[in-house]
Amino acid sequence: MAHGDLPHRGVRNASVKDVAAAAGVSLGTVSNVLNRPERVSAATREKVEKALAELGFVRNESARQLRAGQSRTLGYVMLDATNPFFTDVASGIELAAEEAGLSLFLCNSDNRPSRERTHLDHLQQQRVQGILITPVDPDDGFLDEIAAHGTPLVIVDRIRTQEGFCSVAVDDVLGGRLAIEHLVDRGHTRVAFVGGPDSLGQVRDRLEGARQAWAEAGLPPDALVHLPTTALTVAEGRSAGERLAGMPARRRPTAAFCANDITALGLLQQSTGSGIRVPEELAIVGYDDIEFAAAAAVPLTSVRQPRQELGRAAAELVLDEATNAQHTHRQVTFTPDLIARASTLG
Amino acid sequence: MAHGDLPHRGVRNASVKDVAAAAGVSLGTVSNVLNRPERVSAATREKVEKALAELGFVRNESARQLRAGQSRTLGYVMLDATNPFFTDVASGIELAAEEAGLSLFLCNSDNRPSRERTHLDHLQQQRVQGILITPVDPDDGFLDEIAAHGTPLVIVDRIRTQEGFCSVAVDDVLGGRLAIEHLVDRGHTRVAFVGGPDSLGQVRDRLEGARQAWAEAGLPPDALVHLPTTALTVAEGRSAGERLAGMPARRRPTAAFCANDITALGLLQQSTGSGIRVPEELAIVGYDDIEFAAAAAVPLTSVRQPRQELGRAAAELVLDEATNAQHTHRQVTFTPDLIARASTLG
DNA sequence: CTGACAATTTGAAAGGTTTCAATCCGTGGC
DNA sequence: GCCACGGATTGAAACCTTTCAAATTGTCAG
Repeated sequence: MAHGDLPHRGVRNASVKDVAAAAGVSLGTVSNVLNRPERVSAATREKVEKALAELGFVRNESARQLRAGQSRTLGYVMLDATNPFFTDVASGIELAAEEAGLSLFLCNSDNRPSRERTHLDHLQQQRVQGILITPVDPDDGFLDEIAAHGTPLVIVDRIRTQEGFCSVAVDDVLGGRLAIEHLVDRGHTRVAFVGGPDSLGQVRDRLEGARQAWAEAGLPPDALVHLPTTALTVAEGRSAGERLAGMPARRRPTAAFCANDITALGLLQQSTGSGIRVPEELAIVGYDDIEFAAAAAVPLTSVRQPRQELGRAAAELVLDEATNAQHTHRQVTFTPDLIARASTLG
Repeated sequence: MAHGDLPHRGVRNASVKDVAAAAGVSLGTVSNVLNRPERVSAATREKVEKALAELGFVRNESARQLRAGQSRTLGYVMLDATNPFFTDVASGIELAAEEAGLSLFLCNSDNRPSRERTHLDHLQQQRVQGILITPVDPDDGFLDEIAAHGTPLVIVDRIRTQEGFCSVAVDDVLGGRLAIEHLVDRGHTRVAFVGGPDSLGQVRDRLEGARQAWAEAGLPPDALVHLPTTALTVAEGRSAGERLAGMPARRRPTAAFCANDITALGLLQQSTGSGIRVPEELAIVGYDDIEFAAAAAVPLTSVRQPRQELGRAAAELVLDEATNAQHTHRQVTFTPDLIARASTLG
């Protein structure tokens, strides 16, 4: 670099000191204008404001934070920024943060533990007021380390086997029940559950709820068929569709409950493609109620989770932990809803 | 609050000073262990590292930044965090940032100028190394104010009428051409362009490209029908579908080019619902190649934009502006691709 | 005009890190 | 035994804001 090796930037930002000099007052007065203008006489305030504007003063947040000992931000480490579920959760968090006068640092772990860890380190170094996280592994001991440092931490959309944190989640068992109750109500007596792997707590819970509702309806257990998938993707939904289409029509389930919408869309695509009419020959229920569920060729019945509310509740918990000495950890559970559409309504 | 009105937090974090005391060295040495370990003798380093671990030392990023005068972050203000296009762009930015050892502050303006402004203020106060933004209004003078302060700023996926910034965008005129060339190649001579409002530069450019290709194919201008929409939504796609279905079959276009995939999905849904076969009676081309384009009932032909590359290029530009004294503003344009699928391949 | 009091303004201190000139220590050469 | 040298370590200064006790100014009653 031609002119020394400092990075090239615009002119140095004006500091309170510069403003004070320009306005002919002490730096304490400038700070007062900034933070408690009512303490400053009108004439002085005007002078200072003029200087502020002329120099284009911009507060230095680092110095502020350093002095305050705390930042004015929350951090949310999301599992997958490209998944609409998490972006909606994030927008709920953001609303709550905004109301509390805080800003939100969004991070994306992209399902990678190493990235998650890096982000958590950064957030701690930033001295954020609180951390919200949908962890890759909710039982990772690293989360305890953070808590041990005194940073409030709330787990979002996951449950931890041992306590020690606040968490918010949606009742997946109930969601599974809702789906099956809906199908049973509509007269189905042979139903497939499409989803996997079992290592996902969400899948296990939804299936568990499905089985409960199935049993309560007095239907034989083996008439609720589990079609396992290796992931919750469109491709896996299609593959489940092939398996279904391959069954003799007499034994084929008349309805499928998919562990999420993406899988359901794959199943729908494959089924209609191979000439199975939806919902006449195969009713389909999805899960998540993503935006495209309603835009599918046959609009998809789906279990909706209150995503924004989830985020908002999580933010409120983390703020309570940050500011309330009597805070106690809580596990907040939300209730999902079933949105009935054409894919189950003949 | 029962015990004074300071917010309740865990124990104060250990500082370099505390670590120095615990290790029996000076604070300068601790800093050396942290930043230039090769300068410290092995024995001392070990002592210090032990103290570091025992006290659970976590760097205070504010103090670091204050001293350094710059933070180690980039900020991206996205227009709509729930739109997969922007989250993919963000992930490209993040990759480049990670490589440069920076972290990324994601903000969501949610299409609201006031939120955009708040976020920009915050980023400036944080003294981020650079700002990337997909602005609500690319010609807003507020962007110039930021630049005047010396903060590098790059405009993403938008073009500014006057220069003064780097920007990255995808060539929408070319995208429009690709779509129409594809349809013309497949023999269509009556085509609808579905999209609006005209105030969106993207829509204008895509239509412009479509017209160019149409003219070059020697087809009569009025055989390329513009079906305007008030927004690029599923509902507007459906409504365009109704208008199409209402036309007498003889005069009805045999293909539609939609300004984005969401609109195309609405059109697809409406058309198949009203008995128009896709692609036999109506071929459809979308734009953006969102994840669900391939999962539609009839997999959708779409124009794909290199989203991650867009983000990466933007990040590289902003870093160049931040570190390179010889930096000159550049407008980088990417080339889209057409992905042909069943919705145009009879 | 003086004293008292309120309103306003001041300036130093603190917060944690990094840097860098200065100091310290040990080793090797003579 | 002394000096010079290099490597290791030290400690003060700087970054910028906020706070708060202290100082200053202005006002008013007496």
